[in-house]
Amino acid sequence: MIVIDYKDKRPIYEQVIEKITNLIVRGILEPDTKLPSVRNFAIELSINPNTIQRAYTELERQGFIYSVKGKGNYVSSNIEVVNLKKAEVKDELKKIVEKAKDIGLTKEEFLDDINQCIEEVSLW
Amino acid sequence: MIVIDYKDKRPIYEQVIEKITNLIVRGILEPDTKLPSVRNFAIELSINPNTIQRAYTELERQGFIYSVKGKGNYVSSNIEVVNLKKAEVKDELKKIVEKAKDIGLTKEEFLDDINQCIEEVSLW
Amino acid sequence: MIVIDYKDKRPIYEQVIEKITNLIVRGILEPDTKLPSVRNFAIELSINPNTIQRAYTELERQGFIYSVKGKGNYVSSNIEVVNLKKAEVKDELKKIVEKAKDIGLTKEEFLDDINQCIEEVSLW
Amino acid sequence: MIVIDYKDKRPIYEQVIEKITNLIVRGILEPDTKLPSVRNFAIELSINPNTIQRAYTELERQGFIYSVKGKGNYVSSNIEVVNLKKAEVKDELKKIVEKAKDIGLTKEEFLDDINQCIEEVSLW
DNA sequence: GTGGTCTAGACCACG
DNA sequence: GTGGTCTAGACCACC
Repeated sequence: MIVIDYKDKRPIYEQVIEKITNLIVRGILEPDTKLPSVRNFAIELSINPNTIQRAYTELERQGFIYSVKGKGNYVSSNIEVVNLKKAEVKDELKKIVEKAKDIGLTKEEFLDDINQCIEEVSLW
Repeated sequence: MIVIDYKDKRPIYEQVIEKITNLIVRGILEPDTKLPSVRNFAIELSINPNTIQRAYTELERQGFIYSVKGKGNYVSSNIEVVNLKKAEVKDELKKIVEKAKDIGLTKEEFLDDINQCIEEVSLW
Repeated sequence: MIVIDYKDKRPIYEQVIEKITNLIVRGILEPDTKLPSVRNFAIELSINPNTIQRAYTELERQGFIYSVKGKGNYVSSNIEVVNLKKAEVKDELKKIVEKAKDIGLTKEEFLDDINQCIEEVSLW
Repeated sequence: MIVIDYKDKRPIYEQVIEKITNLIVRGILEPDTKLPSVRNFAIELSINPNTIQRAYTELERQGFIYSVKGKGNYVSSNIEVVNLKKAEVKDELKKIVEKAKDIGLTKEEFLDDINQCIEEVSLW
């Protein structure tokens, strides 16, 4: 289902979160699909169950999945979640734009910063 | 020196903070300039001295001003403070760019969002 | 049957969902009533059929309607659905009450907030 | 500093979060105060360092504290944080009020639910 | 069986 | 020394 990159310097649980998020927002994992159980997924990826648990907990907190005790973890209906997240991004963006203005950055400097950030992000 | 906008829904002390920050980072208030005393400033703006005190306390915590007991509040030498703030903005920007990528926004959509935010910000 | 408010800043499909939900929980649309077909409803409201489809899909996921392939969409027998939703509301309410307590809000402040919210909600 | 109640059925890390949050919002822990180190605090409470770590991580996510690698965890300037949280509560409240209206709850039923929730919350 | 919590002990990067 | 991550193994509640 997913592959861990041990050359990646980020923590494993972050990689797991990112990859599952991707599968969900791209619609590859459809709403109400059951995710692998904490234990099985850990065995499959040869990592500790706690690491998967951590990833699942965070994904639930973000609203991408929901968990049912004694049953498993499931993909949320993502129409709302993705829209919510998009609104969130825009909201945060607005705040940062205001802050940038406040501390005296010019529009040009700000756009330079953004372009630099975009370049640093891999695979976009 | 500054004007309070009572139509603004934010608390007054936040407005005071924002406006003084602006004056400082734009260099209008030069380092070591004495700010109005809490009492006088409050009278001038027709607000409660506690509100000014709160703003000054926060500005000191953020490093924009420093206070000398028995004398008053003074503008910090702001070069390093501003650089710190710029780094902060860039850091937050990087996080948001990653988030935007993760939830499936395309570069174009993201840049659209940014342009929209910039347009919404008055006087930049 | 329903009217779209183009001054409303929310997406159209959300408005459609809200309004149909209302008609169902108020009993105006009785169980097993057939809803307008996606195509006709779209024409009636002068919007894109995809928008209606999206609303119907979400309403089905929430349990308010069910679809029969080749026939159409029908109102669910709603007693259990509504009870489920009521339990959901109470659950969320409990969480927010705890949060309010945790951040140091007094009972009085909290109840003030609630009354303010209720007043802001139109037509209740 | 704080005491764990083993009769409490909630997880330990939640108790720690709640108690520290309380100390912060009540102003007993002032901004920039250093919290006990993960290890020392764990020894003091006779629990596992991971449990403290979890509490600190969550408190940082919520904005109540900030951590500096290699140095320690510190209380955030809480003026903004608490105001932010209060706004959050009100925002969530508004959403839930709308939802309650949508599913056909009357004002009276809703207020009953709230009073019930408030009663269930201990020590408020 | 499942998720969720907790303990014990280890390693890393940072300062 | 500090926080942060990860592993191993255990126990509980729920279904």
